[in-house]
Amino acid sequence: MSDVPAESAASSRIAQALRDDILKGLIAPGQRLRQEDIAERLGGSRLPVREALRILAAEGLVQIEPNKGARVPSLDPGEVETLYRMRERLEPLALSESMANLSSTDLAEISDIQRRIEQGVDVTGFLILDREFHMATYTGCSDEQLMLSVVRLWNSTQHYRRAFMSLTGSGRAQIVNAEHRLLMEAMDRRDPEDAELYLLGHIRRTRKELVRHPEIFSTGS
Amino acid sequence: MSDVPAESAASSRIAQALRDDILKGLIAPGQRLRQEDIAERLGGSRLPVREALRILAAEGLVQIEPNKGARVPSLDPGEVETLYRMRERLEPLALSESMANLSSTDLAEISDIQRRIEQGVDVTGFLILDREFHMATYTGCSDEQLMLSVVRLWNSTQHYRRAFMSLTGSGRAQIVNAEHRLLMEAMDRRDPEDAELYLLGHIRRTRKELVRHPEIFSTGS
DNA sequence: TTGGCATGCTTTGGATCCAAAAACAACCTA
DNA sequence: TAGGTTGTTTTTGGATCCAAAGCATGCCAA
Repeated sequence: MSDVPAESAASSRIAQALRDDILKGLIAPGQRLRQEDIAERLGGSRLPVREALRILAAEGLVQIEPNKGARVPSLDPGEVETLYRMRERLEPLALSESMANLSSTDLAEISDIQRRIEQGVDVTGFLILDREFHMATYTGCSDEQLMLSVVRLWNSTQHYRRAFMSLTGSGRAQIVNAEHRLLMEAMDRRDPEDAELYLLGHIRRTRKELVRHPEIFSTGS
Repeated sequence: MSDVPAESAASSRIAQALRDDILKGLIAPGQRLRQEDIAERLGGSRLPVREALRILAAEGLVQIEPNKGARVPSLDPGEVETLYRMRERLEPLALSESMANLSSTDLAEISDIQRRIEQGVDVTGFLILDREFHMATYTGCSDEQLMLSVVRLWNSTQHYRRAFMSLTGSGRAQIVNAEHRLLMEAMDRRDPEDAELYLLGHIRRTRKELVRHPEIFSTGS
């Protein structure tokens, strides 16, 4: 689900397991993570757990307070809005850096993901495929730091994206599909300028829809 | 020099010491960091050192390879250029988020820093004051993640900024001062749009100057 | 009855010890 | 003499143990 190559076995494995749990929504924002529980549940001692928590803290998935432990941060509407504004600025950059390096095979792969989205999926399936779609458009971007930032932003907002989708259902699917198709069309034309613009519009529209639903933020924890 | 609130004493203290050393240029890109050396030099066992290295890895100041240890990453020109493009997109956002919350006291503080820059300083002094200047313009931005990203970008490019300044001397000081003054003037007018534009131009011009000096990248390690 | 305080209980942070992986070097062989 | 291989050394990764900081409970006093 993420892209860290290969850390030191245990730390990496535990971090990956926790990351999946958090992104899948099994661990809700505000929930505390006790080191011993995790160590027991996933095997290993508390030491690799501590390192795993550091890794996740780096990705913004957990927050570590000294002598108080780690918890999944719960964001307020303003913070999520800022994260989306960051996405609006960074992801078009990642896209334009990526587009020069995308082969037609890559474009076909992206098109295939979109086809699967349009075949109709449930909320969880959409969240996974939508993420796959956008990440696929960035595969040509070779810059580590930029891609790390993008993944961080997706991770930090994942929970609220799910809450939003669960709330509104797939009624907005048509709009998303249209936006994705416009984006793909610009990419097929090898027009980075248009692609950036469509992507910016896509993210910005999503942000505005999100802030129109503040009830998303009260439900958690 | 940085802004982490208060971690668990040892880890935080060691991370801070290493961060300062790296940012001051005492540890060059490419240089390896042996855990035992650091533990001995800064006191404490290897465990907090490992956690400190994780913290710094999160900030992009070191790179950790499994079973091979940590080293200060040495960036190629393309990576630094991308980091600057990220700055061009993120920092204007941080500035506009910040400006609404800046008091006239804050503006006076910024003006004072600029005054000290114009009094003439050496390369190290300029690096410190320039950073202080820009960070002061962002103090009104309350968003954690955005500010963390901005600091990360400054940290990752610090070494190359120093190399560039050492190379060209302070010949460009006049241009920087003019840009800073334009920025301050827009901020005094409470015009976020103009301020963003001046900041964008400031960073973009610096990026273009940097890529015109590829010799910066061959000197290290 | 309620507010404050002290004690013990839980959880995190740090140190030492042990195992595994990688770098290094010397040796042997073709 | 050059290359590959094997053994040693160095360095990192993980487990267990001990200390310190928070937190909750319950008691005592007003």
